[in-house]
Amino acid sequence: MSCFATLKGKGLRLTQPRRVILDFIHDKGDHLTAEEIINYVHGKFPRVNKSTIYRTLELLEKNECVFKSESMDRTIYHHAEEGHHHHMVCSKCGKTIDCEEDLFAPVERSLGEKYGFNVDFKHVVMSGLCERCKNLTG
Amino acid sequence: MSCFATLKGKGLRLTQPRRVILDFIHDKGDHLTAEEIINYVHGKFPRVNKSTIYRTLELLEKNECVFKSESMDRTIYHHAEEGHHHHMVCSKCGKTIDCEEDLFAPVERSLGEKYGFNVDFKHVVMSGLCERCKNLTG
DNA sequence: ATTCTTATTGCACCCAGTTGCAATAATAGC
DNA sequence: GCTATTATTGCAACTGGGTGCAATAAGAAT
Ligand SMILES: [Mn+2]
Ligand SMILES: [Mn+2]
Ligand SMILES: [Zn+2]
Ligand SMILES: [Zn+2]
Repeated sequence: MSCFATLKGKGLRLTQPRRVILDFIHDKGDHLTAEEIINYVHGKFPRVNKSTIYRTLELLEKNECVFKSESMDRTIYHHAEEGHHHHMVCSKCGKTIDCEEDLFAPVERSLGEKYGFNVDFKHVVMSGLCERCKNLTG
Repeated sequence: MSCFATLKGKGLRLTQPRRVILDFIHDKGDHLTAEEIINYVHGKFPRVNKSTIYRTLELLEKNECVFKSESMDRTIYHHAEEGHHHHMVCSKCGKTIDCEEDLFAPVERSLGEKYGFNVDFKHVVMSGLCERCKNLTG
């Protein structure tokens, strides 16, 4: 993981909260919510303030060490090693499925052509029904 | 506007806050933020609590009298008469452009085919650069 | 190891939006 | 028009997330 080096290289300090949070997101190698991150950090270092955690996540995102995906009802954090992709979250069972980055290319193209509008879809979180839940519900 | 009749028909009461809010959204015939709605209502009836306003908006949405479009950084309310559509908001100048409902049909189709996932895109708010701002920025 | 500089943190407070509950007001029946 | 019923409201307290500022600690220099 080159994140520590990235931060150092920009003159940013390697503080305890930053180490803990970055290690956690890296080792988990999966989707994490802010709540899960806060609980984990507080489990180890109860005195770390939530504002520090949010500021750290923001800084890690700005420096592309983690990616942040937000929708109306959930925000997901990822280690950058896992690359760019979108998410489908099942509104019944909560299951999350990743999908490829260029999914929205046709939409981007048609908005550009029709309206001259330049949208970049990054880390989109979509909600809907997964195959299992769709069949169960009828 | 049949909204009052819709509510009555479901045994819901036509209270003063509901009348005021619904009239405002209907007459404006445009995008409104929660903040604008709260300010308007408070201008006329300062004693109406914000929780009442949010509960009213939720109720109007549930009964399909108004549509709600939410993205990470803004929530827009619409009278239902204006129909279903999506929005592009320019992140530089703030301009909002409406676009047709079936824009995401290709995405819906490919997610269904590849993953069996059933996403319904409704009232999506996308941010990006409008034509003018794109050209100015270079 | 101590000192210095200043990036980072904790704290206290703010904000939009939500919730439980007791007070109030809309409506149905008289 | 009055009364009773109960849907709706105001209030107060809470939530997740964010901010300004004084206190602290990381790291550079000695
Ligand atoms: Mn993912
Ligand atoms: Mn619109
Ligand atoms: Zn499911
Ligand atoms: Zn613009």
